[in-house]
Amino acid sequence: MDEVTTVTVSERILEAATEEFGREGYAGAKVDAIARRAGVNKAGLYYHVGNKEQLYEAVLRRLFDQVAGTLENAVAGREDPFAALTALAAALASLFTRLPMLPRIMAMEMASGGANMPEAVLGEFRRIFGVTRELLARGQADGALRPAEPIFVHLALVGSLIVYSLSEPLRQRFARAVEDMGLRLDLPLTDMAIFLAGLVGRGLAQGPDAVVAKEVPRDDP
Amino acid sequence: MDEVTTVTVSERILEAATEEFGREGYAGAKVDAIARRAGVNKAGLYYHVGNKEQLYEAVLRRLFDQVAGTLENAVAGREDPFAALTALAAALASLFTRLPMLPRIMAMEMASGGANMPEAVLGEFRRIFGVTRELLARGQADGALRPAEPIFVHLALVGSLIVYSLSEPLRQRFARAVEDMGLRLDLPLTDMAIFLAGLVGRGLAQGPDAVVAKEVPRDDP
Amino acid sequence: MDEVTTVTVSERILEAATEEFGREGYAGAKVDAIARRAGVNKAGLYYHVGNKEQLYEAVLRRLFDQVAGTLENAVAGREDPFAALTALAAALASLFTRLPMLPRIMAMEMASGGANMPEAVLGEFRRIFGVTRELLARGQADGALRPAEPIFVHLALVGSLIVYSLSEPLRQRFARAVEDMGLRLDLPLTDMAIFLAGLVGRGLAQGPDAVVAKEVPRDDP
Amino acid sequence: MDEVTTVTVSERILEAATEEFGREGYAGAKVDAIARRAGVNKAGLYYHVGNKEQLYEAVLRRLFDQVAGTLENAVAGREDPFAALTALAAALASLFTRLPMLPRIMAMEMASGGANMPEAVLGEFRRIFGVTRELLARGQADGALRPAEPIFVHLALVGSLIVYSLSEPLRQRFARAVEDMGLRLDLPLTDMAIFLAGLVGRGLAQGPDAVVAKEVPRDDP
DNA sequence: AATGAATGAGGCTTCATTCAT
DNA sequence: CATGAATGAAGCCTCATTCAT
Repeated sequence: MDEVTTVTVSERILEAATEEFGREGYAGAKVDAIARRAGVNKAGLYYHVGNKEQLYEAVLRRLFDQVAGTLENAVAGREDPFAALTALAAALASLFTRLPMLPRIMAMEMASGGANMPEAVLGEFRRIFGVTRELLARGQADGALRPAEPIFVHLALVGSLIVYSLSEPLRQRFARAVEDMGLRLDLPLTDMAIFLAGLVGRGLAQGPDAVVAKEVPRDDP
Repeated sequence: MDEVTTVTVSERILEAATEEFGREGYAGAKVDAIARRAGVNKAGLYYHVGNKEQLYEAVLRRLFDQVAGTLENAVAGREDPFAALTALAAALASLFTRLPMLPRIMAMEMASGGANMPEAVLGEFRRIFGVTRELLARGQADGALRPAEPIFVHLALVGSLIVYSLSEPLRQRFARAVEDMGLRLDLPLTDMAIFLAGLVGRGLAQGPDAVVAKEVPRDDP
Repeated sequence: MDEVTTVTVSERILEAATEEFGREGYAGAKVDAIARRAGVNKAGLYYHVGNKEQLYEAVLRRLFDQVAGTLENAVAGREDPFAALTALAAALASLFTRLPMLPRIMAMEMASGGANMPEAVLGEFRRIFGVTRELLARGQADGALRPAEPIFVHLALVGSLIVYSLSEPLRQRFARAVEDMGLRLDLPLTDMAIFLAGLVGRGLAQGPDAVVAKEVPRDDP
Repeated sequence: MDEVTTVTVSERILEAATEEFGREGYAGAKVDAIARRAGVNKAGLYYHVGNKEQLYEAVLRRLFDQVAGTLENAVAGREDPFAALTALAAALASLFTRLPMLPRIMAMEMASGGANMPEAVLGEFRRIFGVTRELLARGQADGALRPAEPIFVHLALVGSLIVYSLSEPLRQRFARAVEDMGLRLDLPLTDMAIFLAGLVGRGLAQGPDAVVAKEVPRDDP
């Protein structure tokens, strides 16, 4: 019965830290607040997980481990690349909804150039990116999909969903500011996921080329 | 060489602040560092621009004003919606390249739920989003494009490009970690822009539906 | 010698703060100086008492609580209103001597219009003023005293003693500057208290009216 | 016509400084605020009156010069000591009403032990105190008044009126807090002056001693 | 004389981290 | 393991004063 409590302390701290780092960013997060949120004494926090940086690393590891597992699960066994794409997008949407701090932390981590990203997490990236890469490889082998850079496809999905998910508060404020324009800005994340899967699916499907611009226009210097 | 010095002090401060806020985030940015970077005494910074919050507001305003102007310019006069889409994506890529702090600040601003986003900047959003909205409306009126939620299209473009742009350092680190897999992770942002424009263009073009998944798969609970 | 150390840290801080606020006023007092005087690290001061404003509030509360208790004690059980008046004046004199910062803080607090006076201290005022009020009420019920506004009597005593007490350094300087006039300017506060009690006592005693001016002269506009 | 403006600048600055020093105290007063209030550039203020300390000295000199003149005027030609006392008290009340910053500055100056009081002002004190001293001397020579320490009488009047005048905001707050007790706390300063003149007059009038306490009670140690 | 723009010094407050118990 | 109490290092901001024009 003591093991439960012992395990729980570190778990509680990680949970609290995820919340605080997600809400305030690395620099803005306060160790005090994490300790309070976790119901732990500040010195106890150091005893259990070490300093702020180590704590952040642990948060990242835990988070990306969950992501990798979830995405691998989502596409597992789906032969049809279009179904797999949709499953992948939906799984991301579901993750971002269940773990609202995840997209925030991902965004901030990228904004900082991965300054605080520990080497250990790169392994999780390999698993995560692998899902998209294999999906595309299989589709191309099938002849169902045309060739495309996996990293483009991956980040188109992930980036769009991160930003759509994070922009919610701003979209709400913006909607109030432009009520006159009759816009729908509050559509659920899942709808965005379906839209994206459709976009990518149609965009990558083999078949006669749709009309696309041939030259890249130059913008003002 | 004196022309350089004629840049107004406030301009120099804003420039330095953009750099510092972009690099460190709002919480992590230090007023001291901004002052030093701008070659101004700390008190002088307050004399010219006010406190940290006002400084951040000014940075955002300046930035988003540039964005709105650039995007409006980019699509101006392009009748063909596909050409306009490509121009829009390319203009975004060009902006993110010329102003590397822009995507960072956008990402962090969204990650924080727009906590520091001043009301005044919402007006610039209207202009920015307006570009995509009108592009789509015109294309649909033409019969060239099928209906789609403008906010989805807009954030698919913007979100993908922000994240692709920001992920560069991480992609580099990741590439070194997975050299064995023979991946191209360092393709330029412009290529991503072209890819996205094509994806969206084909995805929204009128014509026989490509094969897409019909049901949304449920992921593990 | 260890007993001295057993004084609680908060006590030491309050003591030091009383000294510093009394000597320099609220605006002039420096948190650094208080911490140094209390032998505490500056951050420790915040840990124990909070910020400058809360510190000042605590000082006021502690001070006025002492005042109320002392004055209530001083008149307790004195039936004769004249004896009670004298006891009240003497108790005030004694307080101002024992706590030299008390009259200074009272004066500055009033000079600032009570800007920093917390609501919580008003309750102590009620007790303090109550002493004078009940003393007068009893005397009037006895027929020993003529009617008079309690607030006038109260502030005549308190105001005179505050100002006499505070003016000491100035009276000393002034005395040196006018040695030729043969003045006694250095009489002890207690004598002033006795004088005032006599003045008020004779002034309020029932009996044939002394000669007093009938009309209030008008001064130059 | 230029002289008028020149004179006025220094005058305006002194006026503004009196207001600011009275409202905020020496330490709390800001040179910026004085300059703004006077409609002068900050550097101009230094050009005209020197630094903060010199400015404060000038304010004190101007103020106490007015006080001395007014009080001398008020008692001039009044033979009857009781009438003179009343005139003195009324003149003080009038001064404190016309120059609300005067009692504030006096109180803060005394609270600081005259730390900022320039030697030059002591001469004004001699004139001011002289009014009370001569009034009493004449009354005692007449046989109308019994002997009394002039400094006691002087500070009883001045101290009571300063404190009554300054306590107004606190009395108002206090009155709201104790509405149930049916107290009059808002009586005008002039009434206090008349009350005090009567108190001192009856207290010092020759005649059979009223009943007063014989022994000074000791308060708790 | 007047003014916009510095600037050094210092004040208030917070925070990550450690220590003694 | 747990906790209250330090503590040094910074960070934000203000202010009196001066200088160049």
